[in-house]
Amino acid sequence: MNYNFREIEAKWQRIWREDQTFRAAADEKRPKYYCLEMFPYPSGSGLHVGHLKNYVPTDAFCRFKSMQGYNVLHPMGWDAFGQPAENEAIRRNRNPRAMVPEYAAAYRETLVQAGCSYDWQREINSSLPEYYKWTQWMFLLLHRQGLAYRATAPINWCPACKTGLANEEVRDGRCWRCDAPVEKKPMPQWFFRITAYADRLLADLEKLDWSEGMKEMQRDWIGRSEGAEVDFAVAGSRESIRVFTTRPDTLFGATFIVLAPEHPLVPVVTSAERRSEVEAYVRKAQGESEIDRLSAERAKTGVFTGAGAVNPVNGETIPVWIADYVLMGYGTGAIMCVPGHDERDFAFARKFGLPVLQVVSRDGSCYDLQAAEPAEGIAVNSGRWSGLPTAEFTKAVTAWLQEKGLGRPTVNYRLRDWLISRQRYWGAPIPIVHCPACGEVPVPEAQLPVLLPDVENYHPTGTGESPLAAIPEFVRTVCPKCSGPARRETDTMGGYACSSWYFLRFTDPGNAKAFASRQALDYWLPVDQYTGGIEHARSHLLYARFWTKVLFDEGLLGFEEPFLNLRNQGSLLALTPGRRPRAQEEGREDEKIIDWVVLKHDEREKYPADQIIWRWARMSKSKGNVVTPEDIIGRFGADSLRVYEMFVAPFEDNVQWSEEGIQGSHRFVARAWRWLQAARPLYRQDWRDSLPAEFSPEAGYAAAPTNSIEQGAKGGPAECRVRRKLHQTLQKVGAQIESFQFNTALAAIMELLNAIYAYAPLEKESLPPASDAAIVSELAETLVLLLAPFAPHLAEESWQQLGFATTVYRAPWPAFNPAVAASDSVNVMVQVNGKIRDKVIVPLDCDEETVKAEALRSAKTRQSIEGKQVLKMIFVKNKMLSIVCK
RNA sequence: GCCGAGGUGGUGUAAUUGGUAGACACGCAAGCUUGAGGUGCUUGUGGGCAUUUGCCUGUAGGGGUUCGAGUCCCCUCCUCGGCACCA
Repeated sequence: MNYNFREIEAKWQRIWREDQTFRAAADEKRPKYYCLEMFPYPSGSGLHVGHLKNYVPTDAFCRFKSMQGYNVLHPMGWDAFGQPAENEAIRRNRNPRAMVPEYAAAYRETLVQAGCSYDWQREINSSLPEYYKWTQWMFLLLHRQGLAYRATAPINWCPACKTGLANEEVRDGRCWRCDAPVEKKPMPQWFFRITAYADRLLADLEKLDWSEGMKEMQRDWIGRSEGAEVDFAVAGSRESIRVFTTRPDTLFGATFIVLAPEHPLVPVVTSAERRSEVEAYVRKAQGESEIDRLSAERAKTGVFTGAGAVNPVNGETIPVWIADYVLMGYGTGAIMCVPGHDERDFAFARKFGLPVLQVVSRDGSCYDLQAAEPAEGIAVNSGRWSGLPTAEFTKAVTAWLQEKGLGRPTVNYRLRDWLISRQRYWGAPIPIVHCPACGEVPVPEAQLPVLLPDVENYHPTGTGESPLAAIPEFVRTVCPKCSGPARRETDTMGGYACSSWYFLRFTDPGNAKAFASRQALDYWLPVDQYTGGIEHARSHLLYARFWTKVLFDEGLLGFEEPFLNLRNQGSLLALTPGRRPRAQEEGREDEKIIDWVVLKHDEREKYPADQIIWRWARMSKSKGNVVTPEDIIGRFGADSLRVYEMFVAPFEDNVQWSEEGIQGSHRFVARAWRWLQAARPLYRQDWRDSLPAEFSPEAGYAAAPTNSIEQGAKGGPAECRVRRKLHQTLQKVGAQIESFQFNTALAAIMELLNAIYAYAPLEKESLPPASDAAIVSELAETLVLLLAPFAPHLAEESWQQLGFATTVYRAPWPAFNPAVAASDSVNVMVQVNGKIRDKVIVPLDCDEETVKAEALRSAKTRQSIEGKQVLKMIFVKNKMLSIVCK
């Protein structure tokens, strides 16, 4: 009777492991279902209850799919290469090579304890040679396709992590891992040409069943804009400045040109007398951090180059300036400025006394512009195009420019190429050899993997070189082409390279001949259900889509989008101690710390308690606010924790973690257990054959006399009511798990359990003697099946107790019987002039005349319409009778 | 500023196509049981008035459509997430 969850949970975790219950193997007889969670990177010392906010519901979903008859692939692995793991190793003064397996083991242990049904035979670790061999192989594939290239460019440099970062790894001008302000540093680096796929990455979003917010984030990041390139001849020179504009209709209003400080034409066009000032400005701009440079609402700065440029539409010469608000990386790095119709240009013109000209009008007339008017309208002051609406003008002038060879329509993307080089130790070495004679030579496939050497010092050097550069045995090699002496590339790949294809490897993790066999890929992929944090909206999800498309183009995959369906779990928030920032920390542009700083571990003890400010913050090891599952599991059991994590809020929502509610979930689980124990003596597996006829709809119970109006339609005998509730619950729960509404699915099961207790309450740990064995059997058996996705240990133990020899996850998810689930009577509301005054209980699908008659017989209804004239009645079957009167 | 998601009891939250607002839990209160380290059961619990039946009011605020609005439309306010000098 006692609910000994410790014993039960340990027992089933052992059986699942020994029997390999969740092992997935290709099986043509069953439809496959690939359900995947984003694999975690090992940082901090373990998984916390926040991680389980994703893993537990997704696990319930997998168990449900398995009961539905799907051949479920549910794998887990470790995103073990990259900065998070390496930073953690440095912090703990451990070698990542030794640390990562320990962390992985601890993570695995926690997931096992939480009762998650992974196929551990397929566990992968991206930092092992058998895995990163194929990461390197894919690099070479990209290289062969011209999609991996080396270039010297100003990159995002994190001075704290001492490495380059991709744009996607920079948040608010800060490093994604350590929050240090990012600098610009020109360096030779490896890039992946993701921009070549910008249009497809954008267009194929339409095919995906992702949240609108998620798709919008990707659209924003790709940032497509249509416009035109226009060439402005530099006065007195053969050079011309190419600008990109989305508003070629405002060409007549261009009163100056601005180049980005890094623009190659700057030194060329600058006049001798302006040179020193221009050079000083360029130097200053280079030294500025991304944060400074990108902070909005910042006063405009810039200098005049002394040059002039000729506007192709009217032949007028306008001055050429440089300013840091123009970015070299976007468009052509040069803009034509139309202060009349662009706010930034307006601010710049005001500051430097440049002319403002109106060329677009709301109504076709000219008026004084008090501010920039960026809206579309009717062209004015635009020569022969005056009077045209914006859209037409844009078309006409673009065509004219193209004809004259002065411009052309263009599409621009905000997306930049993906910087993959890291000057760090803990990553997959880039498989390239630099040969003085042959240049850049890819390592032949047969020589893969290029092993990451085991070293003493793996710390970043800070010189801009990878620690690998300091290992002569690694660097010195021979050229695969000419066999002459050569040196290896010493940069490693950023962690996102590993996570861009891991979902492929899970289908065939042991394959030594290919990243996965085509057969396995074709059978399992694409991923049917993907879950993970929204923080990967731009980075990982964009990269993985890009690699998939590359592999598809190469003919290696039969699909173009890896994750058809994506759901983002909400986070758990924990009450976190913080403090007001100190004087030297104030005034920073970063809003996140403007009035609150998380107290560091060592500060927490010393800080005066009355000055601590508590706030809800996302659980993370770095904030020191995590709750570990082991503790909760020890006190309440894994099944209770699972139920709580799913019941507390919708999957997608953030939740403020509190332990108050877990008691309620535990109460529910234990209550189910107690009833099932009491039901055992009555249980018989052949209950279907012995179900009393009067309790089944086939025997016509729906027409029983209790159903009539006269009887007040209590809904039939108790047996019928509890069966109805059971089958209604089945219908609800199935649909709700399918749509990831675990919280309401659990609420429905709780309702059912309440109904079961009302039908057969426990008396001294047993059921009432008069209980019908067949009904009790149906209730017990079905309850176990309903609970199986949520409380798996309890379900397996109960299933075994009922006499079943095989796992409950091979049992079919119970089908609901619509005839049993159907209500025999309904409440029909009686509304008088829009207010509910009464209700009548009538048989299901009762016709209008009967309901009317029934309603008018009721004293309450008659009282409400007394002395009034009934104008009309509106009848909605099974729902409402609305009486309008005066 | 732009884009996206939201705003419902003391709390977490629930309400197919507009049709009984607050299911299910937490908390709280009372009672019974148990026994006394988070036990179980029953009842009550949006607000106000009346307390036997009842009446009024209520889903951020304001307007609208409708027999009927948490749900649809318009405006305002607020919260969260993302983007932001992108030409």
